[in-house]
Amino acid sequence: MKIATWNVNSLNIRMPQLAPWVAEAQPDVLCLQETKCVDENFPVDALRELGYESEFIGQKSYNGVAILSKFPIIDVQKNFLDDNDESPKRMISATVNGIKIVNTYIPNGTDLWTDKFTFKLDWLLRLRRYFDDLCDAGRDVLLCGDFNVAMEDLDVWSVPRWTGKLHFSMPERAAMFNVKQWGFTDLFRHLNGNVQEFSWWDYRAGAWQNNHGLRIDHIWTSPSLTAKSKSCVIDKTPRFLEKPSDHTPVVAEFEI
DNA sequence: ATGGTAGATACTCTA
Repeated sequence: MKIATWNVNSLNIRMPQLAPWVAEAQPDVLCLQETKCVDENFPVDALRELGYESEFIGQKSYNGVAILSKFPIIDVQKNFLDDNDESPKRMISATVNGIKIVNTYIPNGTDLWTDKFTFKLDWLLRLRRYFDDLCDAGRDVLLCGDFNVAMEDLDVWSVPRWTGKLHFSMPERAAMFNVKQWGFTDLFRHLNGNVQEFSWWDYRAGAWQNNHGLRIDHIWTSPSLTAKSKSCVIDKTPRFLEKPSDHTPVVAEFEI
C-alpha cells in the first residue's frame, strides 16, 4: 500500500499535473494540502475518473485539506473537535485499510512571535492533544502533510541562513518534537539515513535552481506501522514542470 | 532591512 502527501497550492490549478502524476506514481492514498477549494467546487467526479474517492474540507482562497483513496475511507474527522466554522481548514483524518491517517496543513506562522506564530504553536499543542485523546499509539497511525517545520540541520539547505528563522526556530521544532514524542518516527529519515533531500523550494530568488530547499513535508508513523514500512521517497518530478506547486510529493510504501 | 514569485480575489492577503 502506497500513501503520498502533497501540498498542491490550489487543487484546481494543479489538476493537469496531478492527473498524470497519480497515473504514474499510483498512490493508494493521496493526502493533499492547500487545496484552496470550497467543498461545492471540489473535483469529486474528475478524481473518481482517476480512481479515487475523496474526503475533504476546504474554504475560499486559503488552506484546505483532502484525503483521496482507492480504498474505502471510513471514520472521517474534519478539523479538531474544538474548532468551529470559522477555523482555518487544516486537518482531516480517516481510516483506510486499518491505518489511521491524519493529514495536516500545519500553520505557516508568517513571522516569529506574531499572532499567527503563536497560533501555530498552539495548533501544535492541540495536535498533540488530538493524539492523546483520540488515537491509540499501539495501532497503525500515520501523520502526514505540510508541517511547515524543518526538524534537523540536514533538513535545511543552509543552517546559518535558517537558524532562528521561521520554519526552523527552536520553539517551532520543540512544539513539533512534542507531537513526535507521542510515538512517531520520521519515516523518510528512518529509511534513508543521513541523506539531504528537500520537499519545498520557495518560488522566489531562484531557490529551485540553486536547490535552496527545506524538508518540511513529512510522513510520520507509529511503531507498528514503521515496522511495516518498505520505502519513503521524495518525488521531485512534479517540481520540474511549468507552473509547479512549490512543494513536491512524499511517498511511502507499506507491506499492507 | 528588503525583495524576490505564485495563487485567489478583487486592488490585498497569505505563503
